[in-house]
Amino acid sequence: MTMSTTGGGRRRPPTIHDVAREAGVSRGTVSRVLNGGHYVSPAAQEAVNAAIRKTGYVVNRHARSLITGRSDSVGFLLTEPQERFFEDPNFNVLLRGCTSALAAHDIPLLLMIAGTPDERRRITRYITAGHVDGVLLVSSHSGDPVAAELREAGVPLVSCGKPIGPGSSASKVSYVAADDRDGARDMVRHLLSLGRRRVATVAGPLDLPGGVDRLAGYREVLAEAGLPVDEDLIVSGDYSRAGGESAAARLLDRAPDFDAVFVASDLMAQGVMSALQKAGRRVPEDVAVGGFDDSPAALTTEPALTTIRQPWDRISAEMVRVLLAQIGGEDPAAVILPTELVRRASA
Amino acid sequence: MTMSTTGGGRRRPPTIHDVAREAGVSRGTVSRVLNGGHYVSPAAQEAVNAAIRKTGYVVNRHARSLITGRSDSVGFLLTEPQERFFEDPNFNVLLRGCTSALAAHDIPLLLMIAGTPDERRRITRYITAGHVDGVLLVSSHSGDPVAAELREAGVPLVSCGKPIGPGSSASKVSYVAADDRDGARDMVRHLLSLGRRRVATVAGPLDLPGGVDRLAGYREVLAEAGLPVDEDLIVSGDYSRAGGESAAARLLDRAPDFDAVFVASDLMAQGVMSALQKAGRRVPEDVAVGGFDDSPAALTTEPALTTIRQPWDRISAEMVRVLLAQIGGEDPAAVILPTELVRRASA
DNA sequence: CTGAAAGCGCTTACAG
DNA sequence: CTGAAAGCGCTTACAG
Repeated sequence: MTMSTTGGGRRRPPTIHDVAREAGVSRGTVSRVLNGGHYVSPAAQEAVNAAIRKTGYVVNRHARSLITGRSDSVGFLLTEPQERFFEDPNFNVLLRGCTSALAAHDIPLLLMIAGTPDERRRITRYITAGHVDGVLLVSSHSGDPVAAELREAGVPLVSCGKPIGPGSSASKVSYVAADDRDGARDMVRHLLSLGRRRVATVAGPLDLPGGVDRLAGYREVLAEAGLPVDEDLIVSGDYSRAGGESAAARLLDRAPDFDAVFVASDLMAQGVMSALQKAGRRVPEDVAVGGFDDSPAALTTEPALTTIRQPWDRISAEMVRVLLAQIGGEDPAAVILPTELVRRASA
Repeated sequence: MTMSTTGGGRRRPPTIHDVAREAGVSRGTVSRVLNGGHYVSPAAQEAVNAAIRKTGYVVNRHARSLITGRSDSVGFLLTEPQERFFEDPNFNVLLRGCTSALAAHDIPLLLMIAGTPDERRRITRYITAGHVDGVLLVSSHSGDPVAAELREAGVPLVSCGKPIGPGSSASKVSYVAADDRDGARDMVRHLLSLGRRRVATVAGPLDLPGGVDRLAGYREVLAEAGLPVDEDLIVSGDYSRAGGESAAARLLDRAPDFDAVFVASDLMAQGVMSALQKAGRRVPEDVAVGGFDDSPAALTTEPALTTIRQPWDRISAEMVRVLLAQIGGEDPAAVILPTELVRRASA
């Protein structure tokens, strides 16, 4: 029976002292039970647990943190200038995945959004002041100053996606990423298997690993198939729907005869399909379209989008695992996870 | 000049004691400066501020919280059984808005997701244990048990959207909501102004205020226009895209001659348009479609969706304002914000 | 206006 | 295995 507050008032919550008295032991013993039960006799153990149940005791984390110097919470940091991430459904999945992976450890997630330089300053200060034990970083920018500062301050950090910026020379950084290059290869092979021979691509931003690696995969498969790489078939966009739309326009202009296109994100693929359809091209009859992400957006296109699934569940789970390990003293680690081709109607 | 850590190690951060010594005052005086500077001479004030700058001091919140009993953080609680909210772009906007409104007060937001009964239990305990000073609640369920428990425990709470469940009898609850009924009226009037006379509606879930009120607005305008309300023209869905699709199918079946439809959410409107188009109906020529939300989804439909904008920025800002006021001791408050018709191509 | 002192609730060596 | 004690970094009456 927990000691619930009756009515609307808040009663002073029980402390370790109340538990100790109830159990007939010292506060030190209660604390030992709370922290793993080492060096505690079974009898004391038992008495304390009973007292905890009876009093409804729950540890005051502020007091604990004050002494341990740890916050027992983790930050989820977004360093995006725009609402890019809020436009991108992948973000949701990732956030949800991290939240529940942490919940399994009873660790709350602090969401931090550092969009402006001002916010970045405040949040960096906040983090380095020790308010979180580590940071899950979601940032698309190669030369993210926040990441560098945190790393330098020794804050445990794991980023989503391979960081590519320079300067990361000596300092090893943890990250978890999908196998972008391999996913791209799968998609382009699939398009070729459909009999398409003029396969275009809308790459992502080329200062991002996803942009670079997915394009590399595209080139590789064309080469392996003995097909020439026509640079007119290669454009790039900013991962947004609008970016996809204008990329498609450029493609239509430069190489109107393409019969398939591998688009480096589902959101851009949405834009591409819309542009193609406006231009009178049928998908997939005239142009097969393949995306990347398997985000919810892939189901809202007409026809539904064939795409490469990024294993977001595993990505978030691994990010949390690696971060907690690092907080526990382990060295940084990089994890690459496989992707999967999801066939739907667009290709 | 802040005392940044050099290399990768973490130096023991300066405490109030270091500042006091540096400034040549007592720790009490430093604390007073930190907490508003009341009863502090200008000279001392000055010395302390200089010492803070010099040492790079930043308050240890754990210590402060231990004594004040406040956490100086706020929870953003989602009690959704499914990933409903993650499918719904409105959620993003709301979350972002609340985060930045709180950031202006230097208050971190703790994101809490209570999807399962198990999670709900843990999180309720977590909150009532005082880890956050108040809660921004985003829950669609009328009889949400979490909300009831928190209210009973006296936790400051403001929900997004008008709560409708029973039992809230005596206890006044804070909430911030858009004017659903008025928004619905605007949309239906707009559809009528287009010359449409067989106006259908896809309402939201009828155990939610948005479901009920938007439907009420629809009925009202029909009545005011002297048009009969044909119950065959009224169906309802669960706010999801799939729900919209099947609702449209029902409508097509029951009243194939409708020439306009007011859909209670953009996501459902997406589904409705897709179903209509599959059935060979042109939008807006054959059927004018109006949504509700003005979510990002409204821009991804083809043609773009005419909809009712919910003022999410203001909603989140008001939620934060009301919550902080309540934490500060003020009484609960309800805030209703106006909506706006956004004309695009679908109606 | 200011300092000395008590105390918030916990953990952790330190002696037994 | 266990208790007494010190101390984490702060705030807040309490006397001046």
